[in-house]
Amino acid sequence: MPPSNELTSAELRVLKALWVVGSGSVADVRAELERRGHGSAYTTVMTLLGRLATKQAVLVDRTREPFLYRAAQRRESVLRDRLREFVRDVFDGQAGSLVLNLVEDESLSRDDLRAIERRIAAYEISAHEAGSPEAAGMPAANAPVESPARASRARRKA
Amino acid sequence: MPPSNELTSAELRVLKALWVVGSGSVADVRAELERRGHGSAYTTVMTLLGRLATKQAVLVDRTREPFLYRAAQRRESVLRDRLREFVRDVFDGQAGSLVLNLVEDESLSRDDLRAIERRIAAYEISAHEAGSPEAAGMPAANAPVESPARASRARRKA
DNA sequence: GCCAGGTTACTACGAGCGTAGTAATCCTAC
DNA sequence: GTAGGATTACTACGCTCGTAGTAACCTGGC
Repeated sequence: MPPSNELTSAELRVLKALWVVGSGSVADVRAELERRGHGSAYTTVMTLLGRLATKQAVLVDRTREPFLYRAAQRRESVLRDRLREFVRDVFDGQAGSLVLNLVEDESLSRDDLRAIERRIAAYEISAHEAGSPEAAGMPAANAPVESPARASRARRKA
Repeated sequence: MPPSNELTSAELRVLKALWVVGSGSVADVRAELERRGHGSAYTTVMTLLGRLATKQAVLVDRTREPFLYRAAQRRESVLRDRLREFVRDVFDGQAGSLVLNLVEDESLSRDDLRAIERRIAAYEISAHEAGSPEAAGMPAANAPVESPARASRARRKA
């Protein structure tokens, strides 16, 4: 399993700090963690970074000293994987049910709701043009949000 | 912390089976687990049920033998807690970003999208008027449980 | 030259997890 | 009434996690 390793919550915290830092030493990451209220001992951060490296979630540049760490994947990609996993494990793949939960739970701001509406509208239009629900190879590749959207991955319609 | 204990994935699997079973013995739960491709040894299931009991996630009726287990909380409630935790830990509380991810990832079927639209509309209306924080009835548009529930099996006696 | 401080490598350790075996007990069918 | 299967209680064990200590190692400043 190349990059398929699962991250623990402590590891994810470190990785998040690393995304902010971009590329940095243990001390850099540690400082960022501290900034966000998750200070740990220097060695703890290093252990976590080391474990992340074995899991191929971060890359280490050992040519310089102090070593430079940086995330192996983009934040969006990792979060999406976690999300998929969560939907599968907890919601039995029923992503719709998950979203409904969020709406009911008022976890979504009015802006969130409006953004979602827009996104759904955009998706439905693109699907409309494709006609039959089958054979539509074209993924809703329009309306960029905050992420580069690069969406053309395997389709898995429920 | 009364029911605030976190459930591991193995525990959640067992709990899910128990929700389907409703109320049943170790053997019942085990049978349901097997049905959904997650067979384990009898004692493993019992250990998990025991741990769930200590975590107050399931209740045990010891007046009968075999003991009868049943979930202490409704499925919706537990899933919602997990979801909250996930949104906080992984998406830094940005539920909207999470949903956008799902839409982009095409995890949502057309029916899902329509149900979400309806739900958003309903929410916005209700939020506009009196604003009763409680949602209406109707647990979820798409029933996540695929098996016919009612499990009263395995009782080759009595 | 050499010492201090930052850096890395190795090791540790208690808690929880996932999985399950064994021992004792109890009920039921012969 | 007794053997056998079901059921429960107790125990185990290797693994990962979270957190960190210690020892060795460089490197720059004096």
